[in-house]
Amino acid sequence: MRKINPHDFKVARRGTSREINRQIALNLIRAHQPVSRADLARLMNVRRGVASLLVSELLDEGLIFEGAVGEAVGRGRRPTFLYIDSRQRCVVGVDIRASRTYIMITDLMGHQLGVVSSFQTNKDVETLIQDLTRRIKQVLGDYKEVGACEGVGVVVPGMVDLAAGRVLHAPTLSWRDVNLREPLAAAVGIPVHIENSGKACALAQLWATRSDGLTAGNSVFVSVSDGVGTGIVMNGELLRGRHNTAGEFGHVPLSIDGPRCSCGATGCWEAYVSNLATLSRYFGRDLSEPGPRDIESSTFTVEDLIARARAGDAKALAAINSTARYLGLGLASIINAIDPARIYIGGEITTAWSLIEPIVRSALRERTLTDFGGVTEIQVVPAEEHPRLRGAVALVAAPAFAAPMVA
Amino acid sequence: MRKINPHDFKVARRGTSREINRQIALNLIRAHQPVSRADLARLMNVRRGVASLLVSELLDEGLIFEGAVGEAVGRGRRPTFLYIDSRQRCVVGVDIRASRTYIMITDLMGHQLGVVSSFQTNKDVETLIQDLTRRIKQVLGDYKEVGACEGVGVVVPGMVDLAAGRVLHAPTLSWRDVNLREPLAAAVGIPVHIENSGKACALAQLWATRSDGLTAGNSVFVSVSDGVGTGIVMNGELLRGRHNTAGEFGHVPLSIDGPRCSCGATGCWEAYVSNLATLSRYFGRDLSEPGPRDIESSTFTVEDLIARARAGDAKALAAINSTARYLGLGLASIINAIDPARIYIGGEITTAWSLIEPIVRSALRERTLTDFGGVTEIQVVPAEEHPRLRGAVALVAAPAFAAPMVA
DNA sequence: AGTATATGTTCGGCGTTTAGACAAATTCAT
DNA sequence: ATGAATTTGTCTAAACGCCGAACATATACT
Repeated sequence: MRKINPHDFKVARRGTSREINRQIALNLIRAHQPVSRADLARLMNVRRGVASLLVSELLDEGLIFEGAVGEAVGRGRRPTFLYIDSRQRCVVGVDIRASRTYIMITDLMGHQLGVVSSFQTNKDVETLIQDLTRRIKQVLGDYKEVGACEGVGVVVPGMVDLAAGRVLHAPTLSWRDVNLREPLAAAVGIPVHIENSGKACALAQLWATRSDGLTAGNSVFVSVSDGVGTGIVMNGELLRGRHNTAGEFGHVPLSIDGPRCSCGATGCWEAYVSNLATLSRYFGRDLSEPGPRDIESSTFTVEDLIARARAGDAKALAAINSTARYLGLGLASIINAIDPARIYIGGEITTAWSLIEPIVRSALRERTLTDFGGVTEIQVVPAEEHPRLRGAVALVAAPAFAAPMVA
Repeated sequence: MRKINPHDFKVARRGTSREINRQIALNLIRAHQPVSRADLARLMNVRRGVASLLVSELLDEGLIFEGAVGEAVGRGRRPTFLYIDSRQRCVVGVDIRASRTYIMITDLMGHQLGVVSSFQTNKDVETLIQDLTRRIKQVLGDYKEVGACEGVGVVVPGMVDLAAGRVLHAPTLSWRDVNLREPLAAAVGIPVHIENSGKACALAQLWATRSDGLTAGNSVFVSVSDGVGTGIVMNGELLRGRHNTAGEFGHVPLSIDGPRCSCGATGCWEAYVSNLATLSRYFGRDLSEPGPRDIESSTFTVEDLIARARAGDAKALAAINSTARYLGLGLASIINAIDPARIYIGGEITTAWSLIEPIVRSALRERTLTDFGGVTEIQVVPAEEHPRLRGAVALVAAPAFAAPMVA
């Protein structure tokens, strides 16, 4: 039950119905391909004639193509199968992180076309844009056969002003109000979309073809890494808020008297469960404070810690378990506040999921208000799936499939 | 950018465009009345002919009526003004609270028609339904001239299963899985809608005619009373979540090691800012614990406390200021998580708003991540506006104006 | 009284869904 | 092999609703 905004609405024009049905057909092909015109008509509950017309429009625009004639199940004429035309178009995804920047090239469906390449992030924006431009052009040159590039999606660990295409604040990069989209778009000559990485990850899961709309349409993505990023999807739409800064659950407190967080406040969830927090717990001191740091603690990663825990290091296990507990307590807040159908969780710590899940679950049950809150589906997204890069790609690929703005 | 759910969509039929434009016209009349057909055509950016047809359809259905001929601004034929027809239909709103239950009767626009009546809440559901039925019938008898009753809206301080019309859990009423909608509807012979009070309050603000769609469409309602209830509106739609339990920010912790909360967990925001928490702070002991309680502390209310604070009682002021600080810290979490354009806040403590606002603001700035987060608009909703009852009414009146489900 | 301007209605045009018929293609039964 | 049954995809006429323009009505200014 949505309210029509009397100051910003869209009246239905002569072509609106068609536009709606066109997008539905496109999405159904995307979700069910291979699919015939007759299948489509059945799925949409319209006459085959209508489906046929919609299909020929999509064919004309090159969004879909007719594949081989399929095998008939029973008797009767064999259907001609339709597919999303992801050939001859590609998308480049870019994931800018504090230490390294990653690049991936995919087709329009988000299927990875080559290997993920990466290079060290230069925090000077102009240099980074130069580096990026060179790399993107190189990748596009390497994969000439996949056709024209539809756009470049860039995700950053910080807040983004979508309208202006600027990064408002990215603490780990020491960026404040950085103009990123325009210069990069000008340099590569391709449209550029930028977005916060947590939001993009949530978007990628929403648009993943394997996702069922019901759960993915009401979900939260939690990424636990150097910081904690979250993206919220409700009613099939990404929650942006007034300034596109919604979803910062990482800075909701567990204890306002808790440890200092990178954001300046104290006791944020992030200050309990970030990789640095987990390592600090293991080394028994606050690694975020400036001060002497031995060689081990400066190169030692959470993955190393997990390896030690699996090898039987009790102290390592205790540090991880502690993080698991705080993870569960924070997830409980998300569940109480948002009540998602599913939570996606990514980050290094999830490689230890089999170890920590029982602890996360029990902490979660401890603080969720309802019984069904306690059993909220949690799905680990492994790093190999490159959730952030997929998010970057989704920024470019998803709009073509989105529902038209209506009413 | 919404994703079309491939398992639950609505194709555009021949009449869909009409339906969309009809609702837009209805909403524009609601928002701009008195308004002429020609005004409507200009607002919608369609030909007068189309507007005229939409209007005659709405006239036929009795949703609007033609008022007196208006005065022309310049020269030319004078317009005939159109109005939402809120005559001959009424709505009853019911607010069930732990101590008392309130009833109000309004027209379809939510304009109060008579005084708010109330009676003591009997926590036995069957008795309460009997009481309610008698009272509702009495009120409808008293206001016969306002015509047939379109429906009864009921708000309860607890979680509601919308599909089943049951109250899943209402702690202050000691209700668990109580069947409320069906029996009440059967008893009064009128459709009944039930909802959580926080959600309903948010809905009422969204649909308030004076609200501008942009801010009210991205807002959070926070009600601070015996408990803390919140309702979230995003993109002009109430956030329900998977089980209609979204929005329980009252049980997001400030400190997991904090005081025990009524929900069983510890350190919930509610445990810091509820009326009981504020009073406990004043009396210097935990009033929620069973034990000896002197006469004063059992009848003393937050309003009394505020009166003392205004009269110069330093201890009272300190207790209120403390609550103000915690209030701000919790609101900061909401802002970080949701980034609403506006926060509505109701409850007894807001009668001291002039005293506490600076403290709330400073606490809020302390924990909000962005500068614009710190200046998020906060609007006090005074008790005299009966936000919960308005919410109850909105449950019945709003659906007629909602955007049609499309795509 | 005549002209200019605004409101509200009417009518043909056109695009889109709707319903149904038809040709083409394929399998199964005879 | 042949015909019936079935499925796919196309095509046509009808209904519906937006689009554009013309027209009647009503009012004010000159």
